[in-house]
Amino acid sequence: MKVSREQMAENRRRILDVASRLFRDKGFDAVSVAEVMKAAGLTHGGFYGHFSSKDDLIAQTLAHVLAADSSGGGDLRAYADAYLSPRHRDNAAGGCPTAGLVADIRHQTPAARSAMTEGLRSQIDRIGKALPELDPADRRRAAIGCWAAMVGAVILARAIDDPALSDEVLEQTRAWIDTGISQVSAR
Amino acid sequence: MKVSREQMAENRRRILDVASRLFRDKGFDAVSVAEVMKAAGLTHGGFYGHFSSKDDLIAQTLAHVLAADSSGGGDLRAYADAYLSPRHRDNAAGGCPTAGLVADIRHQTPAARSAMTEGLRSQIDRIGKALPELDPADRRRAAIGCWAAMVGAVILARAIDDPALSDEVLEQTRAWIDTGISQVSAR
DNA sequence: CGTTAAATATGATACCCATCATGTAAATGT
DNA sequence: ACATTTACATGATGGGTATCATATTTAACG
Repeated sequence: MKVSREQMAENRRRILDVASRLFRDKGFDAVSVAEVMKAAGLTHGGFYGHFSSKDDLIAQTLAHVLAADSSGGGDLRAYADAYLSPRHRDNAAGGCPTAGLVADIRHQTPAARSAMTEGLRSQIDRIGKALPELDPADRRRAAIGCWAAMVGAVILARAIDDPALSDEVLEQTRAWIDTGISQVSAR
Repeated sequence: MKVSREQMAENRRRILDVASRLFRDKGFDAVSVAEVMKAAGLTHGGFYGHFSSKDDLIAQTLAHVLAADSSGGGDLRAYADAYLSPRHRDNAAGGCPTAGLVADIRHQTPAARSAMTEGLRSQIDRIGKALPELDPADRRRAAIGCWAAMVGAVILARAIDDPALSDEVLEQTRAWIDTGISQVSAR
């Protein structure tokens, strides 16, 4: 049955939201089109009215979720604390899309890679802006280094099945970043 | 046709080697059992004589490739240079199994997670041993922080479709690690 | 209000893949 | 040498999934 314009727009938004959670939780491959539609409260049939293919859904979901993510702009230490928390590690579905999805991007279409690239570009810029006390070269280096360590640590922590080691990876990475920033600032 | 004991052992080794390359290159899901067997010069039929399932192959491949990997033991700076090189970024199939496969581990069986955890444990220890000038607490922190940043940077660099930004992520992470280690050492 | 167009539902279709069943030939042990 | 075992090949089978075809309902527009 046909629905109103706004209803359709809302359906589309819900599909993207739901897809973003499912993809972060289970990975692109493990989520079927029908599963996404069902989670959005629809059936699989309407899917191709919204998207031209599953690859298209993936690319649009990435653009959607990365555009919505504006985290990391304020206090870098507080951001790193939350990012490197067990809570974030255990909440992939609702957590950072980069941590959940970057590694898979290399097997996706050019459109998906492009969306991720733009997301990373602005995230690095945002982190840089959170380090105003550094001169530009140090700032850029610290932003990229911190971000690589944060993303890497969450990915590692999620892979490790020993809770103690997993917690330690998060905690030590947080400490490592902390000393790294402090020392460059104090130089 | 039956083959000799040694021939069978060699076949098994070849399957694991080939699977490890294919998995690193394309991801676990994108590689079929038949594809692995074909790449090993066999047909799909013999597969279940060697492994009880594809999940079993994945777990055994991880144990195989992580046990074989003893990199990072010597000079940490040289190791980071090679690790964070465009060459390594562009050679996922032959590169570090952690960088290529960790992120997928969280969707795999307990056996696979366990194999990866042990691999990470010894890798962190190896990197720690490459930092003898630090006291134990600093050493542990630096080993984990460096490793998270290295793995994270390669994963990010492989996702980014802009060569300039991708190179920059590698290069700046290298510099960030470098200053991090130097400053802790000089303290 | 009636006509039309569009959004979604229901129901194929076709393909890929993990796994299994059976055949075959060669290695192993006596 | 012979019997037996066994590693691998060939050829199903079954389930899952992306995508398409058609039907249905109702919003949109005159």
